[in-house]
Formats: sequence, structure tokens, C-alpha cells
Amino acid sequence: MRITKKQILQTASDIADQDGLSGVSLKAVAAALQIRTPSLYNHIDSLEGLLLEVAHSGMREINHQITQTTVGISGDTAIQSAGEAYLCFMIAHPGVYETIQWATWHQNNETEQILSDYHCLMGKLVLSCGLNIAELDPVVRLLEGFLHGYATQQLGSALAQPDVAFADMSSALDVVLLGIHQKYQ
Amino acid sequence: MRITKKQILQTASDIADQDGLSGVSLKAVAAALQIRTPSLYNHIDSLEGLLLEVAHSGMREINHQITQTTVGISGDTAIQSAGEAYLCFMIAHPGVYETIQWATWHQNNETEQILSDYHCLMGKLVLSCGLNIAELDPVVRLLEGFLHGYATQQLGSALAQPDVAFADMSSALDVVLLGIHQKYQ
DNA sequence: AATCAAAACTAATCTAATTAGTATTTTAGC
DNA sequence: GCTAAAATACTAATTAGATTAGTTTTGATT
Repeated sequence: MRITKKQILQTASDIADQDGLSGVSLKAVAAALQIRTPSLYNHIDSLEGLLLEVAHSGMREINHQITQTTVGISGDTAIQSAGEAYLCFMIAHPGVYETIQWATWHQNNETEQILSDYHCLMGKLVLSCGLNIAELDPVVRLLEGFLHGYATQQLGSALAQPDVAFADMSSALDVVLLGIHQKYQ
Repeated sequence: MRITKKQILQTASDIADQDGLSGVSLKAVAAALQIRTPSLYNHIDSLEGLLLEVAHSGMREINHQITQTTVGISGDTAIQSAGEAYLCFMIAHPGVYETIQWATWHQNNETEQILSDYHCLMGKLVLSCGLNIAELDPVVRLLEGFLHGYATQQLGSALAQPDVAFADMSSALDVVLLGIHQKYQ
């Protein structure tokens, strides 16, 4: 009958994916876990705190997926794989992704730490392209910005037609990489 | 003593810019207008409906600004101007921009209409580059995705250092345009 | 078996959205 | 100007959900 924090996070994430961010309430989470709402406070600070943790968990998972999928590969291929993993997460967990968006407006230290890990990871991938880059930051920001923006924009159609979304994203990323290669050859 | 819908929208937008999306409540809007909360229902459907209208109003304003700033210019210059106008709006109205993000997860017919206008507008700018493009859509999506993602990502630092943000965005956009020119020359 | 801390519960409070119903004011037609 | 209709404001009441306070139960450890 005892509940763990992990279960709470998982339940909240599931509800988000099913009903959207606005569907996540302490009432709904408690009901799904078959406990009373106030009992949640033995594990969490507040609804906002829980949502932030859902977001963090998702962000870490994206970092993890990108890391896994790019082990042993480099250059454009690696960056394409990263994009694929990113889109893949978004399609599998639209509600968590929405929560991540929300979290970017409610950042705390931990959010920044995870983002920093992400920047570091993408930086390594960019470096693996072997380009003549003086400053890594601008390139990383460009790639991350594109990834986020393109994926978000395509979410609607991506849920309906994942295959098309992957192909489209790959083509678009190719164009971006083309520009990067051109500039930093 | 009478209140107009315009005033309500303006007040809600101002509160959003000042306190963030989560600061917009019917209570706060009513207080700022010096009326009682239920009186708002003579003009709006619900809090969610009001937020959607705030978002729509902001989206139309972005379309308008881009239109204005690109009158009489074409090609990369026009696209750079569009990006500048976009970033400019975001810096001036971060709360409304946050509401627009939120609205993308709560779209309705009107949202889609405004987005469609935006696609059309960006399409014209891309066409003005005089490239050899068979399908306009992918290029428009790439540009829009980049703009949205890059601007959003930079919001934090852009509020602190607008000048830097404009310069960075312009450089990044140059790279994207370089890739587009390369591919569709 | 006794104890202590964690975690569940019930009961109560608080905030904010929303609804119902009433009064007032503006507008339009005469 | 005067009246009826419509719009808009108000008060009062309801509802939902987060949060807090205080109590009881549970489970691990001695």
C-alpha cells in the first residue's frame, strides 16, 4: 500500500501524456495511485514542484537517449541520430514534452544543470564533425534551437504520421548541417 | 466605468508580461480593471478562452510586425528583418510569448487560421529569395522552426542583453540561409 | 514485543473559477 | 423625453482543487 516517489513521477508523466499538462492535478495523480490527495505531500513539495520533477526526469531521459544513440558514431551522422532520438521522445511522450516546455519558464538550479549537460553533449557531437570552429557555443545554440523549434512545430503532424516527421526532420537538419559545414569548413 | 473586451485583453497581456502566464488570473485581471471578477464573464467565456485570445492577439501582432518590416525588401534581407521583428516582439512581450507557447497546446480553428497566415507570409519571403524551389513547405517549416526554437531558447539572455541576442540570432540565421541557398541554388 | 519514523488518513482552510440571480445602465425605437 | 430591450455590473453562492493541521496506522529496527 506504500507509494514511492518514482511511482508518483511515473503516474504524473502518464497522465500528462494521456491528458496533457493541464490534466495533471494532485487529485488525478492521487486517484490513479488509489491514495488520498494530501498523502502525496509526504513525497512532494507542491503541484508545481511535481511538474518540475516530471520535466527534469524527461529532460534527463532525452539526454540519456541521445547519449546512447550516438555512442561510437560522429559527425553529421551522430547529429542526425541525436535529432531522431529527440523527436522520438517527443512523439512517445508529448505530455512530458509539454511539461518540459512549461518548465523552461519555471527554471531552477536543477533545470539549468540538466540543460548544461545537454549543451555539453551537443557540443561533443558538433566537435566530432571536425570543423574549423573557434567558438563552439553559437553552433550548439543554432542546432539546439533548430531541434527544439522544428520538433515542437511538427508535433501535431508527427503524432499522426511519425514516418513522415522523421524524414522531414532529417531533410531539414541536412540543410542546417550544410550551412554549418559551409561556414566552418 | 464600462469595460471593453479590448481593455480586458490589454490588461491580461500586461499582467502576463509582468508576472508571467501563471500570474494571469481572472481575479488579477478584474482587480487591475477595478471591477469584480464575475463581471468579466460578460465579455469572455472562461480564463482559458481569455488566454487563447491573448495568444491570438499576440500572434496577429507578430504577423503584422513582420509584414510591416518586410515591405519593399526581399531575399535574405527580408528574412533577416522578419527574424528581427520576431525576436523584438518576444523581448517586448515575454509573457504574451509564453501564452502563445501555451496556446500551441490548446489550438482551435482561429489559432490555425493565424498560423496559416503566418505560413503564407513566410512563404512569400522565401519565394522572394528567387531560389529553385520545387516545394515551398519544407523550407518554410525549416525557417519557422528555427526562428521559434532559437528565439525561445535565447529568451533568458535576450531579456538581459538584447543587442547580443539580435546579433547572435542574425549570425545563426545567416548559417541557415547559407544552407538553404546551397541546397536550392 | 516495544519504539520510532515514515507515510497514510480525516478534517479543515483557502484561493480562484464559475454560476445564478438581481440591479443598473446604456441604447434604440417611438 | 420616454420606454423597452439589451448589455453589463453587482452580490451571493457553489464548486474544484491545493494546501495545512493534526491524528492514526504501518513497517522497520532494536
